[in-house]
Amino acid sequence: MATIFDVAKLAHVSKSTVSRVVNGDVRVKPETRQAVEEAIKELQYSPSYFAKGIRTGQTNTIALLVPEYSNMFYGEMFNGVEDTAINEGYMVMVCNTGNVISEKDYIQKLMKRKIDGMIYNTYEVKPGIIRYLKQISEEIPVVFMDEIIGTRENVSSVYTDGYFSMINGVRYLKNTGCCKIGYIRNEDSIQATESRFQGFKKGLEECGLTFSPEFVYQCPVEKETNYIKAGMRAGDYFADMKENRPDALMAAIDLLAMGCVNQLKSRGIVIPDEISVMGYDNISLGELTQPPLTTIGQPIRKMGQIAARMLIDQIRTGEQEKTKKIFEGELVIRQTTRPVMK
Amino acid sequence: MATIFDVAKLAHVSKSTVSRVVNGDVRVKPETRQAVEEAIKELQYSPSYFAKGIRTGQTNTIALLVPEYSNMFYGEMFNGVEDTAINEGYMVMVCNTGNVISEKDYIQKLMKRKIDGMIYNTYEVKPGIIRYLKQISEEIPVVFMDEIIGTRENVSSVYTDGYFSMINGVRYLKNTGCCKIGYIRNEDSIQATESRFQGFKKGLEECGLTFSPEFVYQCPVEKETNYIKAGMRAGDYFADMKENRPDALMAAIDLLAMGCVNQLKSRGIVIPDEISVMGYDNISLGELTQPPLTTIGQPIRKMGQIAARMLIDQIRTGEQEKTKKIFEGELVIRQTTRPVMK
DNA sequence: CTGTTAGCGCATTCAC
DNA sequence: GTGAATGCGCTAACAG
Repeated sequence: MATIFDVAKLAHVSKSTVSRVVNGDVRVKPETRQAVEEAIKELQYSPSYFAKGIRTGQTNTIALLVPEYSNMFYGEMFNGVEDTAINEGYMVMVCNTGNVISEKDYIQKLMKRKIDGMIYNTYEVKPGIIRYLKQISEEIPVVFMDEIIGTRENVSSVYTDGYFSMINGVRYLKNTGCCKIGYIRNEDSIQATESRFQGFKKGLEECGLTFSPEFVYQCPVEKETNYIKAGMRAGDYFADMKENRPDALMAAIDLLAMGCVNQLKSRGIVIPDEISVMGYDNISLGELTQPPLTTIGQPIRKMGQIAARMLIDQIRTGEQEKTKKIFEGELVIRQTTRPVMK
Repeated sequence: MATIFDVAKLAHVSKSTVSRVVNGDVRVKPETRQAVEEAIKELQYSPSYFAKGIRTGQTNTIALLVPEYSNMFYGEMFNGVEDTAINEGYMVMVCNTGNVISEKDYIQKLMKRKIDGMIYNTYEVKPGIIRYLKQISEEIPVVFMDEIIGTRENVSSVYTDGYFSMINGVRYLKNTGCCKIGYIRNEDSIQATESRFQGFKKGLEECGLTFSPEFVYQCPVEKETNYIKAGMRAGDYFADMKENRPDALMAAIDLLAMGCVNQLKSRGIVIPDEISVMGYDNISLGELTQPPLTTIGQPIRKMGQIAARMLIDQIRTGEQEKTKKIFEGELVIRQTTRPVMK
């Protein structure tokens, strides 16, 4: 591997000049620059990653921390992050927290590796970790992709507003003629989806519909939740209600909706004619179910792009100012809901 | 950040001794070692990632190259890779090839960053890239997770044997009493699933069943294939055969099987009583269809773990010898096939 | 505009 | 067993 010295020798200049050329310093005579560039090309020189790092302290690496990676949602998020990272000369280290090692241990490893910044996601907002992360963010920029943290804390964040998105969803169902709307609520321990439930209630209110507690199916807390199955149980719950049942259901997440649709169908209930169902998240599986699932989607790839953009900007400028970017869920209308009435 | 020098000063030893302690050199007097360790703890010293790298040339980072990351298959694969990587002190850089930049460009970036090894996946086997990767593997270990490359080339690889897996599948169908087994074959351009078809034919032979070309539905090449729809067309093809039709079908991939099941059902054919259907891949959607799909799955997380294990072993030992680890598909028996006959 | 010099933090001889 | 010295490849301050 050629070093800066080899290039200098070949171009008959000093190391400093080579360094200047490589780093785009203006104060280099065009002829000299060209000579150096030729030498670089000839020797296929590329600056040593380590030597550069030891001087600049930068790795041009960012980390994406996610919980439970076997989930297409995070795959798409990664794609978004990578989109902008690559274009800006960064690479991304994916970190599945809570799997083999704890979040804190992972973050410590990352800090030792001198990553330049971090995008943080979580399922469960733990105060200890938030405190730790805020402390970390004194050292390197951190962007939070989490509605709860983004709402509560003074941190840079990117998220979709579950509250308003749900209100829109309710409004849509109302427009399709539904007026007895039920809800499949996530486990109590998952706070991330709580704002959706609040939005649901607010939506009913705004539409002049009444909220009935018995129209809410609450998923029990489980060790390892199978959301599909949980959704199926919800389906049974509502199917058992016979004629007093809702004419539409909203679910905290798509998988719950999908399990529910499945079970309602096998109980002989026609979707969407008898019951409309709307999910939340727009996982790609939703297009493939029968009927394809109407849902509220987060523009997750775009969110990943923006998060990376924010992060890299902060890395480059050293700006400490916290910024937030809040998205709205997009209604993805497929066939588990009826057409809008005239 | 404390440096090795600070530790040396506090422990009243030289930098060399600290270095020895940190790197587990035996030739250190126990008392000295303890003093150093205390100093390290007190100063929260951790060796500089860069300085260490500049001397050792190692980053303790591996890369996982995948095509199209928004796919749970690769998410699970990542989890497997990460499982062992983290335990061995490595971190993993995820690289979505063919998205923003080409495979070759990505690999070049990775080489500049001095990653210690690489796990390579692809959809499409391009000779140019294979050649390039074999050249790369002279410099750093590369493990291929691809059946075609693994079979054809002298490289380290981890993959599931589609050929034998299919033979097992045929055998299973035979045991459930099926003897006229048809096949839904993938587009001609997708080589990755070709070994499955070959295995299918071999399986028939081994079971003493006859292979009839008219029992093979061949998907036409399309610009953007909708596999569900393609499977539905296959369903029509077989339904049209009336009483001469197969009593079982195997499909190159789950989506084809699912589309087919769907269409057969709507043509009034009872699954699995009249026709059994078996998929391949075990995508999670398979549990959700009606009836849930019997299929052959790849133990993808375990494959990821093994691939990382092989890679890290090669990094550590410097062993150039190529090793292969071939898995067999796991029969996931659900309800599109009949029970085994006594 | 360009060259000289001095470290960055560490591992690794080579002495002792 | 331990310490002093050297250099990995680079950037940045300084001098010209």
